[in-house]
Amino acid sequence: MLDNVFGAMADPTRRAIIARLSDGPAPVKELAEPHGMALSSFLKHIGVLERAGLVTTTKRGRVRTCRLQPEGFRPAEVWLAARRRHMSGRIDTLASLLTGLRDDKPE
Amino acid sequence: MLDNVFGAMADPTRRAIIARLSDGPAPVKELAEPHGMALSSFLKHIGVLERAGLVTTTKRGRVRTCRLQPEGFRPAEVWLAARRRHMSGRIDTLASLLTGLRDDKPE
DNA sequence: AGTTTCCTTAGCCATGAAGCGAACTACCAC
DNA sequence: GTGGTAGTTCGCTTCATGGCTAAGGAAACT
Repeated sequence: MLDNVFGAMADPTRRAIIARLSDGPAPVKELAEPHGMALSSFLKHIGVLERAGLVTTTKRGRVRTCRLQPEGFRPAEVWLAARRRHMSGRIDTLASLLTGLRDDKPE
Repeated sequence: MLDNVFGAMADPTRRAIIARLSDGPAPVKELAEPHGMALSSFLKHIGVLERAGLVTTTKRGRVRTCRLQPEGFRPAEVWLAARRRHMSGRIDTLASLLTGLRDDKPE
C-alpha cells in the first residue's frame, strides 16, 4: 500500500496529474495534453495512480473521467506524521546531531 | 529531488531503516541484521536514502554510521501539504464526491 | 603477524518501469 | 454509414531496481 502510494508520487508526470486534478476532475485526454506523450504511455501513469488509490476513474461514453481520491493520501501523511512524531518525541533534532558527532555508539 | 525522496520511501526495507534510525544513529551492520539480506544488497538501500537526502553517513574506523537527516523529509511534507491546501481551498471532499456522483454516474 | 570484522567494489541476473508505435474498439457527430 | 475522437490493447525497447556472489581492503582483535 505505502509502496504504491509513495511509488506513485515518485514521478513528476504523476505529481503533475495530481496537481491538475486538485482543480477538479478531468478526462484522460485533457490530462495528457501537457505531457507530450503517447496516450498509451500516459494511461500507464493513470493506472499507477489508480492502483495506488490516489485517483479513481469512471467511463461515460467514450470519455474516461479521472478524479482525485483524497483519502488515498492518508497512508502517506500518516506515515510521515508518525515518523516525525516518533523522532521529535525522542530527541530534538539539534541534540541528535550533536550526540551523533560526539559519540557514534548507540546504547 | 521529490522523485528521489518519494522513491526512497516507496520501499518497505527503506521505511524500516528510517523507522529504526528514528531511534538514533546506527552502524550499517546493525541496521542490516533484521533484513536477512546480503550486506552489499543492503548498502544499495543506504545509498538510495543518502541520495534522497534522508540519511547521512560518516565513517569512523571501519564502521559507517548512519543517521537520519530530518530536513530531508521536508520537500515531501511540503508537497503533500500544498496539495492538501490546494484541494480543500477549492472544494471540500464531500462536495467533490457528490459532484462526481451527480454528473458522471457510473452505469 | 594472522584472523576476523565491516564494509566496498565489481559483475551478473531477473524483474518491472517508462516510453514508443500500430492496430483495434466504441462512441459521437454529420 | 463515414469519419473523427477517445480509449484500449499488444508487442517491443531501454533502463533502473533489488537481489545475488565473489573477491578485496582497511581497521581491530589476539
